[in-house]
Amino acid sequence: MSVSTSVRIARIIQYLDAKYGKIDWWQGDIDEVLIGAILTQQTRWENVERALKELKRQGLCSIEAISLTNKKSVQMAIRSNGFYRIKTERLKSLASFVMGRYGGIEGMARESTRGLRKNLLEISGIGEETADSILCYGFQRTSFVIDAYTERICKCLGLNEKRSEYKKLFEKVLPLSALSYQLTHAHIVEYAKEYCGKKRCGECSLKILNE
DNA sequence: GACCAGGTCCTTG
DNA sequence: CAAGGACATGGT
Repeated sequence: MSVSTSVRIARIIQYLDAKYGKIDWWQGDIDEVLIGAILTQQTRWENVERALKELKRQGLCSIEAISLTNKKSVQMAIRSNGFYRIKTERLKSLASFVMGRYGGIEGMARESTRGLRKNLLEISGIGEETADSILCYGFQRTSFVIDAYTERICKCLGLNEKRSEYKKLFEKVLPLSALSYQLTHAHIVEYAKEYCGKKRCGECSLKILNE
């Protein structure tokens, strides 16, 4: 006899919070978070940092600068990130959206969470995870980020839902605060990187939370 | 050299 | 809807 899905989710959250607590994760100004949200797609964080560093060095680490700079320059700056051509397209799309629709990030920050999410998802190259990362880590909104790691960990626990369902479950269980959403997602990533690699799934100690 | 990484889009069945 | 390929560099 196993417990309900919500209770399992709550136990994961509690277990990880006890293990990691208030870790520093994805700090940085809002421009950096928006740019990083695209750079981190299917890419190791070390590669993201390389590209961010180079963008900063060239004074290109802002939405406004990206919108004003030619593609070739952006491509060269983020080359070490990987997927540099398609990600340049995505960065340019995001930047022209922010500048064109809101006149900049400050204007964007006045938009409702619903409106922002809907608009972000209409930008080519921005899917659910990237949109939620921008909302949660960039704009401090309560939109929980579900990524491949979250899915993997939940699967380890015998859950088998779609990402949209996990999002609802975590949002139901967590307190309504951007900080707790940020921390929990960060905890999941840290845990999964350490214990739930593709070859190690199945040894997950979180299984004890199923009883 | 093989395999993988904090996704998303496009094409097929 | 589910599955598979493309996009690319850098670390193990």
